[in-house]
Amino acid sequence: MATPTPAIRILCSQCPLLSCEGLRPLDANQIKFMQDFKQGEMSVSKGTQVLVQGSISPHLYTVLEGILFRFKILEDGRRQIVNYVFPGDFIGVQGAMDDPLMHGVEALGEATLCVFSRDRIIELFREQPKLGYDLTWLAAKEEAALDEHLVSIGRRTARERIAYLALFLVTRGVETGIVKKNKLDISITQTQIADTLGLSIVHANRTLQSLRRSKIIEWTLSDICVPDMEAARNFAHYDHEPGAPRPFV
Amino acid sequence: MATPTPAIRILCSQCPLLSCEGLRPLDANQIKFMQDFKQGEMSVSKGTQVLVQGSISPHLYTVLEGILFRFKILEDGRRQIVNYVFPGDFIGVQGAMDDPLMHGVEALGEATLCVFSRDRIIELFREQPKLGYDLTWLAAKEEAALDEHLVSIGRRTARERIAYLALFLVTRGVETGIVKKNKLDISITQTQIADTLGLSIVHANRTLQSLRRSKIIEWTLSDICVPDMEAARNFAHYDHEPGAPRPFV
DNA sequence: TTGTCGCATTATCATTTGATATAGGAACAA
DNA sequence: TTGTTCCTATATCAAATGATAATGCGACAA
Repeated sequence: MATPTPAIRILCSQCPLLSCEGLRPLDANQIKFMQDFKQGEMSVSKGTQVLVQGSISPHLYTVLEGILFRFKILEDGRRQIVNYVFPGDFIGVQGAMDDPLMHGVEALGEATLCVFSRDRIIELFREQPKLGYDLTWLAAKEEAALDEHLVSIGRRTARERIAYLALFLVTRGVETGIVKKNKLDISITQTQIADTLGLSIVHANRTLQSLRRSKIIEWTLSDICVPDMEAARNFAHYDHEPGAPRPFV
Repeated sequence: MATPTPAIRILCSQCPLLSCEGLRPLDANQIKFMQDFKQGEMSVSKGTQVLVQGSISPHLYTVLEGILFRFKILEDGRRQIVNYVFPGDFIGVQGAMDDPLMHGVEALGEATLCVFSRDRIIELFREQPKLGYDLTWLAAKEEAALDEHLVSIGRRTARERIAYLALFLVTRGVETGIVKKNKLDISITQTQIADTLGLSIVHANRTLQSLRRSKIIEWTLSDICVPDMEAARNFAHYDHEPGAPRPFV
């Protein structure tokens, strides 16, 4: 379970995201606003649930460090991982205010989050319209990612799906500057891969090995490596390259 | 292809959405702003593409009447329908400004849309923060819907998927007040159902008939009827009821 | 040391789903 | 009338994927 530690140790002016490759930094005025808006920080370890499906959360978060995933669970236990959450991403808006959360969020490794109060979100729109606009922009990007996931699960073969997911994750890693030499340090189990792509764990394993033998991707519990991005993109029919710097709040 | 007719015939104060069941009407001040913000209207017929994947659109739209769908196509022709668009929904934000659209939008029947200029969207955030907030709210709702679709395609059986989709559509219809007696008038082909749920058309047909025999749903080219919503929800493991009134702009 | 746990791996077999082909009906135009 | 086109419906066969079970292996704690 999550253990919030709403104490501010990191000043917004020192926010690690400001120097994060691929993110568009805030201006001085915005930083000042956010400093007041910020409630605290939360550090969590691998496997802890930052948001619990069905609960009501008074907080919103920006990821400062680490990678997490969003998921939904059916009553009978079936789980679908719905997307991955990278530094700079904003979580908690999905699903309207006051309603119980329709999904959970779990950390893939150590992670630290910036905590905001849900109640005050309207202030952000009133006092910093540009930041409000940026939030919508982020939401639009999330939609675009979910669209891509739908195409994968709905229309790609198992091999294409796994290649797609590797590419998607590595590309997001590039966008946040945490990828070196086409290799992304991220700890994902095969069960999680299966739950992301709508495959059984056994089939995910089979397929993973087949791709490994084909030298298209190398995926272990500790990292993902795509030796030839362009070849992989062709294989997966997925031509998505890192885009413009993402805003964050 | 779409034939824009940017001429204003409907005053915002007469907007059909203002009296639409399930939508939260704007206040006088907001209506005045939108009247100026509005560029025109567009009426399209069944099958016309309002937005074309790969093109760059200078417009954003609010659906005034009719139902449409968003979809993505791979180079080799595989298509995935990604979501359905109902009156009050806002389209065009998905995918950032200036970039080519990553999806298309096609009308399921006659439809009319309200046209806005993409360039001016920031004005809305500056001058009407509440409307900006509402846009983010709508985006969050879209995300929640996509999450649900992902669960269906990834983790539900074919029979559950079809029941889910019927429920999803009927529920959205209820929310916009266009459903009477658990019956929604909407024209969807079996090919479109298959492309929404990640099934082949043959299997979609098989499954549809199986559900028909089980008296769970009755789905024709002209309408969807779910005789017992509660029973269907149990069957599909999908317990989603109409929620709070949706905002629109 | 031993035992346990989480994760990857492999094999075998059952089931679901897809591919292809064919036919029928309704709408529509020449 | 005939000939389209679009959509639904069926059958038959092939391929992809899932279920179950068993094994191995490293990490870690008692």
